[in-house]
Amino acid sequence: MGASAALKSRPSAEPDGAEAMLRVALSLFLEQGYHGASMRDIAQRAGVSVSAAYHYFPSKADMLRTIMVRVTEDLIADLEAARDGAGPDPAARLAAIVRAHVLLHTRRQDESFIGNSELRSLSLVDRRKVVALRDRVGQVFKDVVAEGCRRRVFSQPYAAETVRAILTMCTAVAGWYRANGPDRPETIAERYAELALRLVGAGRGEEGHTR
Amino acid sequence: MGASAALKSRPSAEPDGAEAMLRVALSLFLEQGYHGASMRDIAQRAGVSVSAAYHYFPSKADMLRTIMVRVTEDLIADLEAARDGAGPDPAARLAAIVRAHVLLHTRRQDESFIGNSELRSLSLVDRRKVVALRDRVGQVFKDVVAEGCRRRVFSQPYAAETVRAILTMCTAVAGWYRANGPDRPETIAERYAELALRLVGAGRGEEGHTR
DNA sequence: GCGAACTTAACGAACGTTCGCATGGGATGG
DNA sequence: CCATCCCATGCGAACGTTCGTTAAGTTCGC
Repeated sequence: MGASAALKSRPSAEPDGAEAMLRVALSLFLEQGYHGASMRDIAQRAGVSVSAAYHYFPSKADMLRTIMVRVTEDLIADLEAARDGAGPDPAARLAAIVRAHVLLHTRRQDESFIGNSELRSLSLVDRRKVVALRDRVGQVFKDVVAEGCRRRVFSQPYAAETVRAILTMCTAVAGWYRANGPDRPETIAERYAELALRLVGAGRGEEGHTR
Repeated sequence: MGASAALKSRPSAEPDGAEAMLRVALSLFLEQGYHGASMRDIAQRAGVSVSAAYHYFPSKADMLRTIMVRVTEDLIADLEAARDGAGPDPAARLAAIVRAHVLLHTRRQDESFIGNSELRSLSLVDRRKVVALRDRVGQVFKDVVAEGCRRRVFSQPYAAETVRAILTMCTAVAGWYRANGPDRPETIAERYAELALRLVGAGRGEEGHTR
């Protein structure tokens, strides 16, 4: 706070009150659901009064929308970067986006879980926006798998079901991953990449596990 | 129950008051979440007064518990029947329980979805009970996959991750299945059985698709 | 007239949100 | 240099509404 006195005109990325409130709101939405968590709970756990919370966010709904939009936009950015950084090979691309998806869903597990489970708590207009973002996530996977099928490096007859299976399998990671569990995020990401390749019928031979 | 002549106290055609209320509660929990749905909503959509609802269930929490316990117990019964009816071959057993799992998650989609998403809304004691039931579901899959690995008809190194992937992939069906979509439940079940076999590394040759 | 089904009306608590006010450091003007 | 205003920050109290639940009474087939 003291050091950044000159920067107060631009409230960009700093661990300020709003960010702290978002973190608290996130953990409460996670524990009790959006409707189950009250503004009084959030304010109390953040160590401020109820009305102080309304200085940072105009409403409770705005907190949820902020959380969901942000994590979904970051997911899209991660996926596109992973895909473009993996070269043109569809198998490498699929492995890369699965890794990126799993990594984000472990490293930012709580946001990801809320992003997947509280769609119904959004207002109609917010829901449309988040659904559109989620569609873009699915499209990245669809395109990669479709390209692999076209080039015949993937062999499976039901592309739509398979994409859905991969996507839901990767998404569910946010539901069961535990940071103090036996596996590191990178390990899980690597294994899920292999599982995804099995699902699309690629890599029947041994995949070189560069690690 | 068939001789329901004694129950025609009201001409409104309802098979059973409690069962109808459960159905309404289920659909509202689905749309708005447990905390988002009020007893007034439920009673109104069921066509009774608020207090009449309390003649059938002692509390709102009791409705949720009833829904979740019932569908999970039925799932366990379906899984065990499918497993035992499939003979001793681990691949046939895995395919059978995946089919059964997917079928129940499409045919009783709403209950299944609530059973997977509203655990956090249960009281502590109810949650423990449902978690125990869900553990039994997972155990059925674990046992079948472990047996397949022991007999070397499944080839994959990460049994725990793979079981979790299969389970979450099958569970997520309740989230996206649409009854008026292009695929019938049986079709989806068959494809998911094949996907599961791919995940465990079984059936490298062509599976006979008896259909 | 008994009990199950169902009603109206209300209880106290908790909800999201708003109001009026206090504080205190940084910019502004004389 | 000091008085001034600004405004982000923060508070306690209250707004009107809705919450889950209950009490007391009514209807009606048996």
